[in-house]
Amino acid sequence: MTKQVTLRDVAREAGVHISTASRALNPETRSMVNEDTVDRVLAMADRLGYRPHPLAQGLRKNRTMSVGMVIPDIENPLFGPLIAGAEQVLGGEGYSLLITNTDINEGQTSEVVRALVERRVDGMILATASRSDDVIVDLIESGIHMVLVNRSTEGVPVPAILGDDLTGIGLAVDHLSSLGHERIGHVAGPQHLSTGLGRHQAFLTRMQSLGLAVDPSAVEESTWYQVDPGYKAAQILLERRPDLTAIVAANDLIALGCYRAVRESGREVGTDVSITGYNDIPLLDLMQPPMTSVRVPYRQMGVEAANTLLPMMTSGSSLDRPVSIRLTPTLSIRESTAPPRS
Amino acid sequence: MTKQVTLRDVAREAGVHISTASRALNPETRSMVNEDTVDRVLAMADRLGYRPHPLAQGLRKNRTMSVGMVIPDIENPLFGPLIAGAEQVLGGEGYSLLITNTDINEGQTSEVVRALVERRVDGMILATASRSDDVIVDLIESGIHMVLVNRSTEGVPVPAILGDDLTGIGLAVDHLSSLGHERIGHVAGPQHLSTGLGRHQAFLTRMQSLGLAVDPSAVEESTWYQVDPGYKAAQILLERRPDLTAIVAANDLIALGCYRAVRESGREVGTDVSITGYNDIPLLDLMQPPMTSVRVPYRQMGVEAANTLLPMMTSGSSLDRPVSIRLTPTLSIRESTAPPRS
DNA sequence: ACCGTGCATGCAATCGTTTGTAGCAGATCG
DNA sequence: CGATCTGCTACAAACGATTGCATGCACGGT
Repeated sequence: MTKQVTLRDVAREAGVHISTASRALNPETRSMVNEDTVDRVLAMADRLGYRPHPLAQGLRKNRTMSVGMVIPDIENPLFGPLIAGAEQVLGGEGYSLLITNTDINEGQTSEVVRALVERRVDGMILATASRSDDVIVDLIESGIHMVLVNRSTEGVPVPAILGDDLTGIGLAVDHLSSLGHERIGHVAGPQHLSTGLGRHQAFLTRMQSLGLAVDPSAVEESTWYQVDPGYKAAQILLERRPDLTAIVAANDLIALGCYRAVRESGREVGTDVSITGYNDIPLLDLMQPPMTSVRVPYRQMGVEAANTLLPMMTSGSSLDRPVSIRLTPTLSIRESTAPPRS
Repeated sequence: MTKQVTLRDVAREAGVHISTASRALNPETRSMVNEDTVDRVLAMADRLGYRPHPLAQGLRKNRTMSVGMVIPDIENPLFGPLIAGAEQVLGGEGYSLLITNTDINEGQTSEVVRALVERRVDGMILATASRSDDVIVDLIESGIHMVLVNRSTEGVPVPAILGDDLTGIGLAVDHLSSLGHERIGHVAGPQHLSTGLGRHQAFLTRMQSLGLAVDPSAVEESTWYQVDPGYKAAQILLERRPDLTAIVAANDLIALGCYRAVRESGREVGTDVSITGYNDIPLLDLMQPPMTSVRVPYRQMGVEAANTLLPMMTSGSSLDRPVSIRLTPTLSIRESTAPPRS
């Protein structure tokens, strides 16, 4: 461990006072210092390989240059691009990302968040928001700068970067409708999450505007965004409504559960029953049949979240009404959707 | 932003000197302080909701309680469990994980690592090691505590937590052999990575010990651990050796590339040509056909990495010859492997 | 009465920066 | 020529904690 080069060392070697060295090094205050002196200090700092100590800096300036990111389930492939996008932007601005995973355990969120607050992160990106979320309310009171991604909470003044589920589900329903489907069902996500509810409502809305039947019996809720719960919900749905020719699933994993349920009912995905997923996670093109899915630009979502958070952390104001962004999804059409067998 | 409660406040309210409060709060030094005083301080700290300022603490104790983790490609599902495992253990000990992603760009690694070093992380977990890796050599000189995961570097005294590729590939080859396959090929991973080389050698070794032919023509290297490069390598391999009845792929994505190449050659995966993957990433059981793959306990790998790193960071010694751990894989048998069509 | 002993606490330096203020030149002006 | 200004630099006080050392006190033994 080579000895640390401190500002003191630079100042001593350059023959100036430590405070002068500090000002010379900082572009903001550099103008207060004589040019020659600046050059001397800069040269010496470079020669010694001086790096400011982030802890000392943070202590003095009351900023840690780190932001916390809370992920509900890091094993879900959806979050990779989200993290990568945020990290790219924040890293470029000198921030580090503290990533924490709550392992789906929603109760754990408050502990994890508290740990981040104690670390004095300058801001937070939350991907764990539920529609009514105490943790977020607490966080608002504590005045921490934060941005929600992917999911939102109702009635709180916090910016959120979301996918446009209305459009996304619309794309899926329109696609199925244009293929000739009329009896379309929906396996919904958890209704306590904004995505679950939003996609559900979007489904109803779009069906209605197309003049298609929207009997409540055509919708079943999956308890979680995973394959097994999706499978169980699809089983129930298919038993109740064997006449359905297509299913819009609230996410890809649920859709994969639907695949299984359809097969078990003795039918084929695509030819007998069309299925659409949501998120377009990797490898869907390699499933059998390749899955039609709504593609959400998650990497961009991470980027936008970071770009929204940055000015909040530096200007500190953030009071000018929070701006929420909805990213437009597209449809990746593959072979899990086809005209209904007439 | 409610005003910060500092040690000063606690001390003042408890009617003791700040240093006494400090000692009372710290279990290590608590014995120096009168029991009654300890109680008073603790009660007051609790009442005020005092939390030590990590930056101040870190500055003084020269520790940041943070660990850097460098991931080559965070979108690869393999790293989710790895991160989750490490975070679980480190978080429990009060450390935060700073995760950075090099986006496969190997050149970016040194910048990313330098950023972590400047942040004064207490230790690092590297998942980006190549067989000959300058970054790691530099890091050793700087005396940073670190652990390699998944991949290793040759001839450096750094602990590494790896999968046992010899056993893993052995399981795959044995399985194929026991099904009756004799003409088995290998689509290798990049040979500049320890995993690529290791699995390649393991393949040759196991084939030989089973008395099976190991002509170099039965091996083709994929330039990277992804579907497309795997597909291209498999194409070449199958064209050169159309007689192969089975392929051992160096990882799952490469194996999926093999799926495609096999199909394009007009044959069926499983029935005509058996394929094994490596890592057993999620959703493989839903591929068509479901893929036989070697399962590596990545979550445990993250846990072990953290457990190895922790004592290094606290005792600081770490000179007692680095211990490397190899985790034993298992085989998930599915339908991409079957007896050869005779 | 004196001194050593030991416990509990206070004092002050320190970690590496940043930043408000004071000081000290030389230049400018009335 | 003295007063004011300007441009640069140095001083010192923070930020919030930890920790070696000194101090104060009560107590027991002689």
